[in-house]
Amino acid sequence: MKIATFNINGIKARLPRLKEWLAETRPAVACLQEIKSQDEGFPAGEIEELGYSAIWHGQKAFNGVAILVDSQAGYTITEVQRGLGVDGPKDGEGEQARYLEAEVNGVRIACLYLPNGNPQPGPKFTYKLAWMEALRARMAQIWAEEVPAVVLGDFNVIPEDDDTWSVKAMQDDALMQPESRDAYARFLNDGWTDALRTHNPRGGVWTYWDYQAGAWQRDHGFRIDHILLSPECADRLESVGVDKAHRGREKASDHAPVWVRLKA
DNA sequence: ATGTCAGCGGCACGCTGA
Repeated sequence: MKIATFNINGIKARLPRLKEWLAETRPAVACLQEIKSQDEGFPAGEIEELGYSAIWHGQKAFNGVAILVDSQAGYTITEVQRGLGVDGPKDGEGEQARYLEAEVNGVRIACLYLPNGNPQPGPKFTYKLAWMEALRARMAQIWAEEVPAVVLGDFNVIPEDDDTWSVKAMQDDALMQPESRDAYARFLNDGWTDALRTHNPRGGVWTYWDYQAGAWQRDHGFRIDHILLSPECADRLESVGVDKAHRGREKASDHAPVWVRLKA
């Protein structure tokens, strides 16, 4: 069972690339972030034409998450929860569309787009840390259910120094502040397995390259898209990968897809 | 030192968020 995460940075702008990626790599489950689309603008029809069914949680202009399953291969999806109940950093704006959880053929899937948190310090960084705390609480509930579970998405956290091309360039960024890293480390301390880290213990694997400053051409990237596995899923981990070549295509997202394959 | 992109409102391009 292949399970993937892909921050697509706008589903309207990225639809040709998304369709290409689905057709070429056929993940059983594809978690998408930054669809940047309201619910009614989601291109469900075009995704169905590729043999995928989907659930989505959108909002206007920003954020937004979706989970796609390969219905052609017999996968079915049932929504479990949307949102973590954390209000956005501005007064009265309510909750942003960043979390969607579902059951897919006996595996719990939690798709997330964690707040970026810049600039820090400030209200956006405070919001990021509050969101991470709420996520940890939800992960503890899932853990207590003792179901096979995969928590994946754009965490907007660079976990270790060797997860970035330059510590110096990123040192003041919200993505690698000690508070962000400590909150991420707590997920691992709770028993979740960072799939990419397990297969690349010395780091040096990127999932994001900025559009600016020729970052892609210079391989100036870092690792912020993560796949966390419950113990049952960690035991079934067969392979992991980053579809790096897709970052180099025309009109690409600034993130590359990341995936795991679990034994049946 | 700088370098980009997507979506919005609304129809030109400045603003926001990343």
